[in-house]
Amino acid sequence: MPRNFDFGEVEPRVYDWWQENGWFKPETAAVGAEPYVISMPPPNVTGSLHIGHALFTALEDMMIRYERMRGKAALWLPGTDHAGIATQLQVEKMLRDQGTSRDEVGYEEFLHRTWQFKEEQGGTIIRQLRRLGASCDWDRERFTLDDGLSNAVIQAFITLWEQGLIYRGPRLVNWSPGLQTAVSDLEVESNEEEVTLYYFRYPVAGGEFLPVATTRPETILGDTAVAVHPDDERYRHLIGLSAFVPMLEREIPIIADDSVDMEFGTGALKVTPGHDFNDYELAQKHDLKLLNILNKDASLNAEAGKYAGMDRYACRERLWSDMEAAGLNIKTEAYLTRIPRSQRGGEVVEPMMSIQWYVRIQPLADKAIEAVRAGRIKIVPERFEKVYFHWLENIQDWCVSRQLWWGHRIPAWYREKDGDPEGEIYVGRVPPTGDGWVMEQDVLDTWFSSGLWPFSTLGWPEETADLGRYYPTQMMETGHDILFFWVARMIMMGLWFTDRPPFDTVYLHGLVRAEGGVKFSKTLGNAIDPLTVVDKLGADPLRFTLITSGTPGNDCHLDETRLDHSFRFINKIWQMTSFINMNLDGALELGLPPVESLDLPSRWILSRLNRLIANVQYLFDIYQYGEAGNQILAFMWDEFAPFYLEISKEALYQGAEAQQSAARRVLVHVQDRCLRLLHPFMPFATEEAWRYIPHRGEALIIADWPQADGDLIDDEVEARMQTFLELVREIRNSRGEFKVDPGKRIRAIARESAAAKALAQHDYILARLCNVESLTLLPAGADEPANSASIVAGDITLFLPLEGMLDIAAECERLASEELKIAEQLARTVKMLANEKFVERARPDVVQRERDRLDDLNTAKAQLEERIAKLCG
RNA sequence: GGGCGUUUAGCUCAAUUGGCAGAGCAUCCGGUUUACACCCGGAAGGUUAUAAGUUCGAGUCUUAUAGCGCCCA
Repeated sequence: MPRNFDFGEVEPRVYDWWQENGWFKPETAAVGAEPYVISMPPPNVTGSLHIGHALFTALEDMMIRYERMRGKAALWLPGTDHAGIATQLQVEKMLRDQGTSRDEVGYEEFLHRTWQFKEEQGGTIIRQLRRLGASCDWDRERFTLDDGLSNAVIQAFITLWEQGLIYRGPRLVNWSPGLQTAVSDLEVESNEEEVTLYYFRYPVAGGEFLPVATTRPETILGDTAVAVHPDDERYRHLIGLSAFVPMLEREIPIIADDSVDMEFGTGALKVTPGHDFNDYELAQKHDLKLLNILNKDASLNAEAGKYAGMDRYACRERLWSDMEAAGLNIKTEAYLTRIPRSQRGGEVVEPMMSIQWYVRIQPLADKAIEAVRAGRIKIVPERFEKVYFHWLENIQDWCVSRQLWWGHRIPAWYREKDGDPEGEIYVGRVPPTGDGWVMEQDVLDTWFSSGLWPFSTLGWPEETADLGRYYPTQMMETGHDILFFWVARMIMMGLWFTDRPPFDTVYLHGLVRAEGGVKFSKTLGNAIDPLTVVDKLGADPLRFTLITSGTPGNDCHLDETRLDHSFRFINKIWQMTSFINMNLDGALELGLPPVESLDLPSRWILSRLNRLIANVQYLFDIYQYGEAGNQILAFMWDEFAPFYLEISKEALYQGAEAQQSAARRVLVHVQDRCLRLLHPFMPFATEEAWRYIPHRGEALIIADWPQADGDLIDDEVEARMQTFLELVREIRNSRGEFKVDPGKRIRAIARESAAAKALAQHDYILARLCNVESLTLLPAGADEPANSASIVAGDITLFLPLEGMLDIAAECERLASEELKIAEQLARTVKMLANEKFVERARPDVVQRERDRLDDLNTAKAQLEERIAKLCG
């Protein structure tokens, strides 16, 4: 066995070995095994791995490996997303760098190049996921634009159309001038920004002026009314009169509406139905004219008169100065308001009229609400259900068309009718017969195809064997930031098209942030690149750290020192395995010897182990994976290694053959169970280590998940061992305080008692753990040894003859502080037990624990007092 | 404006139905003991944001306040 774990050598070798043996495939489970399926949230096909991908990979691979070990037919179905806008932007940038553009190369050539780009880049993220150890069934890998999934998208669209749930029409949409496409509400982020609020006078027929305020003066050119509150004394007399659009002199009505906020600005509202969502509604209510003043690139169009052709911001300045010259301006002031920006480009989005395709979403949303409400789908953590309901209950129709070239082209055709080139619309798989049909250019929102992901990847709409066996899936693990974008839409579409929830559990993780809660960003230079970590430390430490750094649903602040700690934990596991491995001797009988034949430390470690297994099982059941990982680490590093491994050396090096064999079997058993428990967290190191300890079965990845054996959990054994270990700690303390050379062996003398006799039978514990060479019993009534430090733990008193090393004054000081500590604990316990209500109402085991503690403390106190009396006068 | 989360050691985070507040890193002291210096042994560090309440008992449950973060309008 190599001296150190060489992850660089092991990881690729083990990964290939797993895959070659087909263990990533659900078919590896027994025939008829219960399926457990996770559809991977498909990363952008041309993207590359960031820390968020690493988190979902760590979590999902852990879930899959755990269920695989539990004998389920575990399928983790991988794939990638064509990510319409993001990919198109990348290719457009590439074209720009080559001195050309999308429009210049044309539609066909652009698609050709994008596919080429996808072929070149597409493998990157998949290779990166593999480096993390992802045990996906790569034979089932899918891509949202592959033939099968494209077929599913067309099927879904046509079905919705036939059901009357898709309509096309002119609506106000969020228009991204840079991308020149519509985007949905979800793709717009509004954050508070400081802008200018412009106050000016609206000329009114008859020579009066109506003061109005706006943050976007250029939209004045598109005003089709001015509104005031009907009860507003200031303006009531103007209602019904005409106003004139500044610089254009276009005549518009002054209307009354009680939705106008009298307190805001001047209390009068300019109404621009073509470029504002609120105004649009107001216009519909009052039957106002709607005017579009913008081109697709957000420059002003012919409606803007002399401002036509200007950029929106240039126009804003020019118009304002022209108005200034015309004496219409009042003032400007700084103002904090929310500015809608495109989630992609970051540019300001303009509400604009355009013809788009929509999904009438309410019927789908109703089903999605019901499924979660009825518990057919469970969301973890539960609090996200509220967010989910709130969004679905206030849902808007979904704008699904995008003016992009990269994506699923909407299966619709137009033909001229009555002079309208789009007078006739046909939706179907193939163009309708007859001449003159032109196919729709727009593509579908990428989320439309991802909404079908859990079933389209399994073959839907075909009734494939996979669809029958693996759908519905069990777990949807993803970030809470895409609850609406993706999760809700999958639920809606899954229920609608398959009549079943697409998964039964949604597990939402938080965002990974840098130290101090700052967002990772390239510009800040604080991004932790998962691949750099993998190169430096291996995949296992990254995985373990990500999983144990946070709790479900909450953001986790990744701390690099924890990565180092996880790395060292793996070394620790390796060294423990190495120790066990080098102490094996020929053929070892697997399994545990009868528990009655085992010594106290062995029974103790088995009790602790089984308690751990039970705890880990409980924690997995409630999705507390991080805590589970931490508990396994604590058991191995703080109990198994420093105590049991050390103690076992007695049996291994000094024991008779039967004792040696028993110790080996216990060591192998405990290590085996720990490796199994840890496998889902750190698959590489555990798999490789497992090879070096005796085991049954081909590989750890397909070994059985441990079950707790309640018969091995023994409170009495644990309590006795705990007292002994407390003595160990106290002896170590004393040695430190009296500066006893760590290598020096010392003697110990115990005052005779039942407990002391038991300790004497296990004197090797003290020998191994604190270098005590001999333990003798002091008969009742005999004098205490002179020049001794004394130690009290539970009902045992020990004397350590430290000839020449003991400083009586220092020892008395130590004893006094010990006494004080015990007195404090005693006071607390006495007080609790004196409280009748406590004794009456607290759980019996809690009361009993306090009573036991009281006994122990009283014994300890008496022994300490006696000791102080003798030594310190 | 509405909703949610969060506030615990210097820093990053735990604490499973309410039952003696714990880790890692950093700090200090001591160690090459034959699995491991990628290690071992020890120490110090806390009014669990604040204020009330429920309870025999509150980091945990309730209410209010404050800071921070996110989501929705």
